[in-house]
Amino acid sequence: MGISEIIAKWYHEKKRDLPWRKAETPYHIWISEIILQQTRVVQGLEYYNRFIEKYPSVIELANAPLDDVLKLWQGLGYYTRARNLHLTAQKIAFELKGQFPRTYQELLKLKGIGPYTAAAIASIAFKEPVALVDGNVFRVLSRLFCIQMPVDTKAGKQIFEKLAADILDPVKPDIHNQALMELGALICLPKNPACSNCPLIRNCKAHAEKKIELFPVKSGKIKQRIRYYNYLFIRDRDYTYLHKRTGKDIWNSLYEFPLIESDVSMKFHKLSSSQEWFALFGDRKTQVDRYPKTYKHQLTHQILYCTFYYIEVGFTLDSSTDKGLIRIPFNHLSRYAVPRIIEKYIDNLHQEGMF
DNA sequence: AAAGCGGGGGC
DNA sequence: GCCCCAGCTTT
Repeated sequence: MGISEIIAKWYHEKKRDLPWRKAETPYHIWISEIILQQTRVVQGLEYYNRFIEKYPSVIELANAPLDDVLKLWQGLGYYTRARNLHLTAQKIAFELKGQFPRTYQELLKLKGIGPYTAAAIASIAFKEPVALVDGNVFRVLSRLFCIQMPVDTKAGKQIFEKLAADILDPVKPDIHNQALMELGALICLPKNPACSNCPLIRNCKAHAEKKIELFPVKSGKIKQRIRYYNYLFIRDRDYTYLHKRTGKDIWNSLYEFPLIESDVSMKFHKLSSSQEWFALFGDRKTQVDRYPKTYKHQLTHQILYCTFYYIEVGFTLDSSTDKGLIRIPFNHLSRYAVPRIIEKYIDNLHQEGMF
């Protein structure tokens, strides 16, 4: 038996029961693939269920306000995915009359759909014989054939794409592709792989040479950036203020409390004498009646030290629209999509009975 | 070709 | 603490 036959047989016996494997409409496949980009299945599962329930087809998604889509996405990370999902839904619903593009090349033109996702949708939903390459496939193939080329380089990706195409079963590309990924997810794990349960143990070069832990090869390390975020939870009776993030920084399109950022850790007296503080409050009286709470928030490329100040004011911030601030009652807070760290602070306030 | 983009879980 | 997860977009 060839590799493709072996993994197909294994897949039919051992595959997980996942919701997107039931209804194979391109819409369902698409939603699942976007959610699962750089995201573990267990983490994306409930998001997928909620998404399909609220937006059963591309029409409902296209007609939804972007802020609602982002709210549903809250906590999942990589929020560009949600914005592109919405954008592409509108393109399909309104420009393509609800017709999903049916080929790899056409899918690739859509926002948020790159080589992996185009191959996944084309092969799974339309049975087009294209091989997909994701993190699982990198790992399985690098071990199977002892590929020394780093997976995180241009040249490396090309090697793996060619290899994946070579072993593809063109008759059942959907089964083949999913079987290869499932093998990576369940057996050929990054650490402590379950080689004794692997159907390809006789085919695996790395296993034969006892070099499993040496693959896949990666070239680079990423460096971290440290930032200090001073968040101002402003309490004006039952109201507070939010700000919508824009630009190319993290959390684009999400909401947060008014923020004063600095490169170094900032003491309160420094903060309250800063220009940003003055721009918000002027010389008016503020009462900071809570010791600030500081959380460390770890992102892939950044470490954020977020300090939250609870500030009571006896006035309404004027020209707040000019500063990009929106004034909202407390009980509307849950309507806004916010970063996890903001959500955690709000939860904390609830637990302390602050509302 | 490299950097930037979240958050969580396993070890 | 480090690594990785059904990657894509921008520079």
